[in-house]
Amino acid sequence: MNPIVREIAERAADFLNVPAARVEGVLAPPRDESLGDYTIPCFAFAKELRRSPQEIAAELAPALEQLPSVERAEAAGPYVNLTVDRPRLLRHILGTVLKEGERYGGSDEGQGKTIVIDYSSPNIARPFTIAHMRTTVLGHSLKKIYEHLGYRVIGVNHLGDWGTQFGALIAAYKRWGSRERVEKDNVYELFRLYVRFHEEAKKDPALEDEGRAWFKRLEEGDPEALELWQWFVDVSWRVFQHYYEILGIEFEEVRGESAYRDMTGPLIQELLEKGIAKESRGAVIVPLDEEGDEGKEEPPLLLRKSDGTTLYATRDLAAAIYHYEKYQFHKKLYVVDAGQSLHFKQLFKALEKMGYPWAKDLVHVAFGVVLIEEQRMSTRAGRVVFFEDVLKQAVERIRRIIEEAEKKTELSDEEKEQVAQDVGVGAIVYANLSRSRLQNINFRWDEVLSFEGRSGPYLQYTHARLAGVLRKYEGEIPQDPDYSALTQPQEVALAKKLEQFPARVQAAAQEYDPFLLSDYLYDLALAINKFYDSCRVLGEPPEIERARIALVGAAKTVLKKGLELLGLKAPEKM
RNA sequence: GCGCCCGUAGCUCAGUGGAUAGAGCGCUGGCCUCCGGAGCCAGAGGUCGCAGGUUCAAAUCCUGCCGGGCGUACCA
Repeated sequence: MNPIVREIAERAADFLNVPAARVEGVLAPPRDESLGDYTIPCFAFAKELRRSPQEIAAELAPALEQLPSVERAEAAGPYVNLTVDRPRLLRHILGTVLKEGERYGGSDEGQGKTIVIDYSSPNIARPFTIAHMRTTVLGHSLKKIYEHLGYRVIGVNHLGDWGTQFGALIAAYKRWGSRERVEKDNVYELFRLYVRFHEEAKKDPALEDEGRAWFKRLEEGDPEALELWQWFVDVSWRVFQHYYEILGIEFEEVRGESAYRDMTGPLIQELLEKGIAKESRGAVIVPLDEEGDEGKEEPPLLLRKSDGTTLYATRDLAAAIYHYEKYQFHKKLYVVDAGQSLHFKQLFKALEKMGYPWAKDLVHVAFGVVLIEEQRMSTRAGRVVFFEDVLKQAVERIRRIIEEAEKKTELSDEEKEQVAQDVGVGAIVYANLSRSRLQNINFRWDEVLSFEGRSGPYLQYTHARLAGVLRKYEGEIPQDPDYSALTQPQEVALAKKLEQFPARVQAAAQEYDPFLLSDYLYDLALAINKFYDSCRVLGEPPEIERARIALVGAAKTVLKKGLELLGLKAPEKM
């Protein structure tokens, strides 16, 4: 912790005769930075001291002003506003950032602990849509964040490659498919077959039975069914891999639902024998009702359908057990949309009933869905936006912006292409992280393609500006300049913003929400741009220039790290 | 019916107990012979869904209601 804050808290605690942690708990930045650096609201101490908050503040202020690192302490009604020794504060903050560099904001709290994150997990035979982006981007960022905190993170891509839908797909392919068209149009062709299947099934319900029959054959190991299925998987995976490459995402484990298909039979058997599962209406279920809560019965977890085939809940159960046995995880996170809360509630409860103590370490990291024109995306209704199309448009638009600014950017053609890609991806990624995770996102082209204001490109641009200054400075970044040269409010404000980074990384991890970090990063970029606009760096008197270079260096380090944790590239030029 | 989520500026969203509720977009008006204008500054714009309650203090906590979304046994 900041030593100045500690001194203040200790002195105040001493004076008020309360624990220092109590003071630290209320000590905060004031409403307006012109009031000072910190404020102590005295309401919390009024009751036990039997004094009004105003009286307490009036007495506390002079006591705190005696501290050498406190420049000014003023009682303002019930608040004590503190202005501290700025050079010392700046030396502490910037010194820490410059010393720790890439490690700033990290910790070793995760030493020896493993976190398994199940994310992205797309369904085979469907194109990547913007709806898939949310889980992909959230999961990837969480992974980066936990790694920064010292955890070993296993990113799991639990591909949706098993289930009734593949019976339907095989049935559709057998009726209308062609090898050439699938080779040529990959997932898009598979998707067309799938859509057609459901259209025709409306007219001819017998088709559904045909699909179910194929899935049964698949589960029973029928060679023809398996061969077709494997081919669909391969075709799809090649496409997905291409997107993951563009997004800079790698998984430690790619293991679809199909990998658990041999585990489900014995698992169901075991659960039946132990009396945890039972047969009901021809299916096998795990009842989840609590004793005696009549009237609000919990729906059971369905393990096996009456036709003998399994469900994804069955495979999820097997996967959880498999992952615990393999990794002894500290936590396993499922980054899956909020519509599936009930499924996970059931899943976790079933595992608890089975007696696994680690069931409490399973977390459903729920998020709001992506809507189009206020409606849920429907692949069947054709109300869908493909990731590929969004990416193309974003990259194209950025290319044009780069061309317009050509004289300034000094980029080679290759660099331009790379930057267009990195910034295009950045725009899409940031758009997915710019709301707290439970908010639905209404997809709008003008929003994703807006690169001004609160956006990925704005953050990246800010970083490139700082990089430009350091590039032109040419010298080494001074590690311990005279910080009393930094007297502008924008300089102090920026430094204080940098100090918040570690806490924001922590908060994002704790709440499983990278938004907390992306929100902070925007504020940081804003502080940087305000500073940049009001304080020239290069060519200023040496003392000022050196101190400002240190500030720029520290700011760039934090912004870059933050972008990385969100899954965005931080180009040096753009 | 029950469960979960959401309701804050024209639009999209922050803010989960502390001072005068903040951003972005849009709108109006400014700012480089100077490190990158994808920028910065200023302005207009709000009965925080409604009604009670708790508290020295409520957008924030509690209760009820209204509006919207999702889920609720053989899809994933």
